[in-house]
Amino acid sequence: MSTPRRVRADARRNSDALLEAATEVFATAGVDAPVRDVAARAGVGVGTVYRHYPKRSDLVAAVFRHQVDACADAAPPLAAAYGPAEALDRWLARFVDFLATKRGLAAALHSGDPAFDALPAYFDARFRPALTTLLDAAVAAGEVRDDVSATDLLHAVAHLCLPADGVGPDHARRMAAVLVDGLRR
Amino acid sequence: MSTPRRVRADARRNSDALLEAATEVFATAGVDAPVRDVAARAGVGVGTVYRHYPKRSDLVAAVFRHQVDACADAAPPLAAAYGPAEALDRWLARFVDFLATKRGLAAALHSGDPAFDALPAYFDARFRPALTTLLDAAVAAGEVRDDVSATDLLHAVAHLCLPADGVGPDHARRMAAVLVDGLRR
DNA sequence: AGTGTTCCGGAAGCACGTTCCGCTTCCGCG
DNA sequence: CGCGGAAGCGGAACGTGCTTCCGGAACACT
Repeated sequence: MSTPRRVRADARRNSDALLEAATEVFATAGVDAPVRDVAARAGVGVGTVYRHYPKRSDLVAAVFRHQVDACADAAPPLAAAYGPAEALDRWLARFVDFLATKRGLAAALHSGDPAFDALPAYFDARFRPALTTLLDAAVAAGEVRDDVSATDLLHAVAHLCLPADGVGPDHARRMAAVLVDGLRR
Repeated sequence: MSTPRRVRADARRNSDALLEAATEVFATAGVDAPVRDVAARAGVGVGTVYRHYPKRSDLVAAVFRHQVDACADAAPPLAAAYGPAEALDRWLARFVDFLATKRGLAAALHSGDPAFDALPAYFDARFRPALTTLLDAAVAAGEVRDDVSATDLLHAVAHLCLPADGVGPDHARRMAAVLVDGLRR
């Protein structure tokens, strides 16, 4: 029942290379980029992609989770390096940048593919604690108002970043900045 | 430069049959239904589909425009048959039903396909005049408040109908009804 | 009816996701 | 160090869907 054998070194190396390659390819060519392109970029065959990620959507989901992690993990260092209000400010800016690269992904989330079913919960599980910590600290320091929850704030910013007709990505940044100003007391 | 020849009767018949078949197939199987299914339903070969609609997305766009027309054209009869407030009421209910069938289409609109580029403008060009007429009449009759524009109302209702996690289509209907109640003075 | 044009059907071509299996590489052991 | 077998790899092959192509049928005009 226990692990009878270690994971082979080349397998782990390829898995990591695939995640990195997929991140780059999806960023340049969109989430609809062919699996073969990802395989080529990672320097492996398509069979290897499917060994590690049985479905194309599993690969997309893995990239998404990886980016969620990177964004959520950015919170503690910011909290350590800056005052409560500025840390909150900087993290939200980071969060907006994260959202900015997710235009095509929102559509994928509602595509009904089971691989994406767990993502909204993962999103919440990683971001809510991260933001709650920053927000509580800022509230405790008396630097921001205390009647806005982390959930409220996440949803509000996410909605602000929804693509609307004829507005560029910097519109989202500006509106989010206005929102954050509104938090200050 | 003038029309050298009439359009062939079978060509027009096929074109119409395709639009109708596509409407039905997309309604049953979603906008991602195969082109072959549409061709089969219309009783023609796939070549004929591509003669009339060079790209798959052109067919989708044509169905969309056709439905926009049907909804917008419903306004004048309602205005003639009912009092200003009730006509407005009934037309907005019709509009909500129109939106309810567009879940998959919102994603397609943001897919970057050039065939969809003109659709938002068409949406506005058809719906704004239709709603403006109804709204102006109701305002003139003193039956609804005068500080909400047709554009505001269209956008508000459209946003209410956006799919949110775990809410059904009747949620949209209820929220829209609440909104309309708020219009009454 | 004759004739030149338009239109039709569906097979063929292509792109992409996914599967399959023979070959290679790595790990643990003697 | 060398060996055996399991784990992993590559990429040809398959299924499905969109799009193109062209020989022949259908149509409009005379």
